[in-house]
Amino acid sequence: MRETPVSPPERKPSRIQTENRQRIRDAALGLFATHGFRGTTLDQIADACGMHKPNLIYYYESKEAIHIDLLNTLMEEWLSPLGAMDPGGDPLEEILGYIRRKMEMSRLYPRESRLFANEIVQGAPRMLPHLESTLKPLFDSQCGIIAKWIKDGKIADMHPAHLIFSIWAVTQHYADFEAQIAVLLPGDDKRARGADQFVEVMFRKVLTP
Amino acid sequence: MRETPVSPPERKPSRIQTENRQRIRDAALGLFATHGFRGTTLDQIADACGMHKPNLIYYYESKEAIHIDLLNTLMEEWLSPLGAMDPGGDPLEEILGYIRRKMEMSRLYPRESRLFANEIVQGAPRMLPHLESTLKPLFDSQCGIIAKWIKDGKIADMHPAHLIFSIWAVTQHYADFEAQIAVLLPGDDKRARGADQFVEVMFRKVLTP
DNA sequence: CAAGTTTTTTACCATTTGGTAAAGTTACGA
DNA sequence: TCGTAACTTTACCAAATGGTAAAAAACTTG
Repeated sequence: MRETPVSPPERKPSRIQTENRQRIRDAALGLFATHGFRGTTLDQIADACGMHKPNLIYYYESKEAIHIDLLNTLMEEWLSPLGAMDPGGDPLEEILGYIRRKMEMSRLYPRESRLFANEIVQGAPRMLPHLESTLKPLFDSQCGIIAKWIKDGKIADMHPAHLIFSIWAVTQHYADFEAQIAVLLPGDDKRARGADQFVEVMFRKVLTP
Repeated sequence: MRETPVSPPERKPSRIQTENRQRIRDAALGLFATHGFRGTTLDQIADACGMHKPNLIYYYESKEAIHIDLLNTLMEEWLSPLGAMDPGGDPLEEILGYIRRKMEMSRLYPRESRLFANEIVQGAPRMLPHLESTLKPLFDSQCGIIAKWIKDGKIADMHPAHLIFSIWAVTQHYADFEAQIAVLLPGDDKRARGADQFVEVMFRKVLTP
């Protein structure tokens, strides 16, 4: 007899616990990203990380708990580049730097991008509060920075929020719609390079006053 | 006793058949778009269109058949604006016209956009062949038109495929990520107008030689 | 190395879900 | 208006799935 090692007055997790939770998250990330929450079964996750189903429930109290943990972890890493835009830096370079980092993330962490996409497309059932409380303030603050750059005539005049939307749209598209892009642009050698270059030139034109 | 009215040597569908299939598709579209294929149950669809579960199976041989029918219907309508770009027209206006039509579709048919997004994010399990056979040739042909416009110096030099990707990304983002946008830009009165204007200006800059 | 604790495994279970059987009801053409 | 074909409803079912119980195994620590 034992209790799940989750719950309030926690002792610090053991090595095994840390390791196995990580294995579970890693397996679940790929599956949730590809098949969605409902489309993924506990058995699939168990298979993918070489554990048995009840073992998952030993580490996470439910399938939903795994999903929520992934979304929370994701949120921070995913947004950190946005916060890294420095109001004191060179406007054009700050924004282009942000765009480059987003392109890189799209390439390095497509699973994360798709997990996020799945969640939002489906109306953000588990993330709406988090969007309100975490993303919104950061978003508003960075829009403010951009607005100031515009007022100072450093970049072209435009609606800062829509600028950010368009950056998200274009950069994440390469991860989220990869299946389609792979069909339409089969030679995958220079695909990333071509994308990077296109996006760079595109936003340079958009931003230049 | 009877057979499902689907199957090869079909007679033309009755009025009731046409009507009820439409009701089913309409209900299923919203549900599949929001919850994904696996996340939607036949009971939900039945509820949503005021029918009983076995009645759905009378009109469609399986849940998957409904999904496939939706995707097929969608594919045509969804791509028709791309094909409407006229090689004889004014390059800038043809492309901007395409973009306007895509923005309008994002606003009028967000369910369709999300259904498509769900399918592609999940690796296009039921649509890959269709992408190859239908989308690819059209895409290549329209890329060719754009390439010619570029060679003739009518629009700025860029990779036509990536241009189209960026158009898809930006326009569909407004439908697919609506949940997020609603949080970040709460005043929904002028949202559509602001988006249209931003996108128009953005691509005008990108395209102008 | 013994005792206790953590982790894993096996055997289940209740519910949900896609789908079927077949009887009942309605629409419709002759 | 009557008979037949089209359609709807009720009652099911087997498989899949999220999760539990509890014994077995492995690990830790005094």
